Amino acid sequence: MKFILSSIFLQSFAKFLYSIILGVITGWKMVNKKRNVITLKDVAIKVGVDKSTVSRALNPGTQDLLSPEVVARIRDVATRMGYRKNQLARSLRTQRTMTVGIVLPDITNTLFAPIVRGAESILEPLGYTSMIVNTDDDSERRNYLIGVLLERGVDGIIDAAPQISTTQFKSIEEHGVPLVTAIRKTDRTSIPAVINDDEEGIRLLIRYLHVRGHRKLAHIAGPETLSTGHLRLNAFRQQTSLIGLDIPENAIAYAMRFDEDEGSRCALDLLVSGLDFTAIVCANDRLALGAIKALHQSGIQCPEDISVTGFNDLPFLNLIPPGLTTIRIQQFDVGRLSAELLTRMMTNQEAAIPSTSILPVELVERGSVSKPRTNSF
Amino acid sequence: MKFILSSIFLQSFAKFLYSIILGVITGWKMVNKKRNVITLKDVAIKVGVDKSTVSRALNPGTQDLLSPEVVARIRDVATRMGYRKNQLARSLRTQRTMTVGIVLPDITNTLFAPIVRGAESILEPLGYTSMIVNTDDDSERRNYLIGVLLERGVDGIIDAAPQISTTQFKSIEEHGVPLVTAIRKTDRTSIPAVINDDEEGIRLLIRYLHVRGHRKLAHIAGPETLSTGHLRLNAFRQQTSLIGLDIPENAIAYAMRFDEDEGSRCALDLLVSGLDFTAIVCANDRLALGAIKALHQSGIQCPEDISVTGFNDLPFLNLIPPGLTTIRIQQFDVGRLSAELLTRMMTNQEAAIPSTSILPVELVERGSVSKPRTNSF
DNA sequence: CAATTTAATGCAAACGATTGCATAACTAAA
DNA sequence: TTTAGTTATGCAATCGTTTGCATTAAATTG
Repeated sequence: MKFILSSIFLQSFAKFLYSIILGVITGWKMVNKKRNVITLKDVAIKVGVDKSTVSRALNPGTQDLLSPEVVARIRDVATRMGYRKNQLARSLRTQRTMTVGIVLPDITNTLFAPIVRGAESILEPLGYTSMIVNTDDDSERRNYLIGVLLERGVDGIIDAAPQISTTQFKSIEEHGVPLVTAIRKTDRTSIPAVINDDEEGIRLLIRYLHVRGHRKLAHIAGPETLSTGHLRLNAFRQQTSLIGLDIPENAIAYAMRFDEDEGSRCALDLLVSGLDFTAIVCANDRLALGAIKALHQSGIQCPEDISVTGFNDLPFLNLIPPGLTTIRIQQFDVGRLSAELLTRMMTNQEAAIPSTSILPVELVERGSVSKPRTNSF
Repeated sequence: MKFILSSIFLQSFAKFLYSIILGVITGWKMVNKKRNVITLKDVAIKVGVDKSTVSRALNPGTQDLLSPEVVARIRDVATRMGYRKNQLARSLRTQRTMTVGIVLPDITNTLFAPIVRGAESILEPLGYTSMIVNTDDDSERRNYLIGVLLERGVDGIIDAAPQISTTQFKSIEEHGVPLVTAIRKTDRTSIPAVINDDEEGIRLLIRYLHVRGHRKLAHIAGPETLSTGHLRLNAFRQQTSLIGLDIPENAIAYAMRFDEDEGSRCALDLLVSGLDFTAIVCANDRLALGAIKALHQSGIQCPEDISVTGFNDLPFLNLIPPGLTTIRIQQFDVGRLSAELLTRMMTNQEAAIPSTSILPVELVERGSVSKPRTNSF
């Protein structure tokens, strides 16, 4: 399937080395050897006023303390000199960095990028800048990175990578930094969480399968340490029992990670268990993709032989056959709402914040579900 | 295709509102009303030394100025008190923020996330933190965001969103901040660029098509303002003429953006132009996906009727039929190398840096290319 | 043992902004 | 004309570090 023109590869690699070694060497001459940045003082001297006056002139909140002419003159000179405020110095003095930390498990996962965008849609207009860090779902890395954020004095943190049970929030609380979790939640109700309606999503899927005649369901569960894995599994158990389906324990396979390989492994586990089932409800899309792949490789067709459902509705999913029937979540809105709550917390310590905000989900019907075969294989 | 259980949607939306309005209200009580952070001074008083001594004890570079016992005692007390350095104050004094700015056109585009990861693989171990901003390929936003980065005193910038011809680097130069462009380059040789071998990629594709009998090629070109669009178009022209193919002007369609919609639009343009062609070389994968979709909708099959190629090898592409034949680039390595060059520039002003570093590419063969029909339709 | 070097620490001045308070000039009221 | 009240600006402290220099005590040398 994958084909590499290796000689050409080598050739171009040599070219690469060549470009590194002999490439046009430029010193990237600094325009100013010694950083030549303009400070308030420079502007003040030029204008002939005190730097405090310049500061006041440049800050919208204080400029009306000054006479309009002075403000105008200062602003003029400042822009002419190319003055830029030093946000560091300002932050040190004001004790606000106008920075929020965003903690992700993995920036390359298409699920999380829109959360960032959603958050920034709120934060940027307010003058906040975000610092994004990747935990790789490793709690040691997580601790380290949260330390980094705290040292840099972030005004708040949006955490899209928390584990359910966690002692990792102590340092954040000590610093008194507002915190919101996004997409996932923790077992602490004192930490506001913005999540999707995992329960409702699973309910929709199970009902959808049930209506089409499926009675024997299996589940590939996500990591128990993540609320998404945990809640969806619980919902699966609850909803199936609610409509009177019997789910034996070995109809549930537990993935260690939310990825394709684990999806494949779990699907195979279900197959070899000898269990009889007509559909697999997967805790997310990537598990589902892996499962479908494993089924195919075992000579089982989806949806003809077994139906499969996902969760999240990743981009491009509609282009991948058979077209995964899944739950669409509102990643952007999760980010947006998280940021809204966070800004309220940052600006008003007394603000009343919902401990959990649940965003609605919708079912997306594609080709990975059909009626079950009358006699299962 | 897309099916929404709307009543259930409404129901869950109501639930959402409910959770917002009536959700368990928690004040997210701050543990410390007034931020209660420990400073050097606090530690110094506790230990009974000067704060400068504490500073020296805590900094690896200066701790050997002190007697080992004092260092040990200070470190002990500091950790016991939960001291965390204030990176802001430190940066203000040292004139280094240990922060680099990463400028992306769009964080949600899967092409760019790995660049960030690659860069961080170098930067993080060195103690740098990155600030990621999205320009949306809008040069006004770009200017604004670069201003933000400069105000925050980044030590260097990796720019993965430059346009070819640009006057936008003046402010960066004025501040004397090192800059590297990644994945794209500019027309200034004084700005080091790390790019993929666009030319070689197009050469590989054209050769590949030519060997399989294609003689009538069309091209969907990317935006001329981006080096990737520009270089690939040039390479297309050059390579086709090199092997003696005649390419009429209307065999080239110009996309305004690198997205699916523009791919579709351009493909339709090519179709209605009445031109005779057997394959479309697209400037990137997203254009190719759009093109294939448009062909299908026009009743033309890929690859049976027309072959299509892409560029970049986005993730999951292998799962999308017919399987796009494309060029694999090394996004992670682009990020990594950019960061390596940047750190050299940040630490050693005199370092010799290649003005352009070109990373090798490889052809990935999938199903979107076949032999041309003997009589084109 | 006096003289000189070395080692360990403290003092105080930065870094570049913001901001409470003091002061000067000016206006308005008495 | 004096007094009180504004208005516009300057002065100086502060945020939490780092770091050049001064100082003291200890160690080394002749």
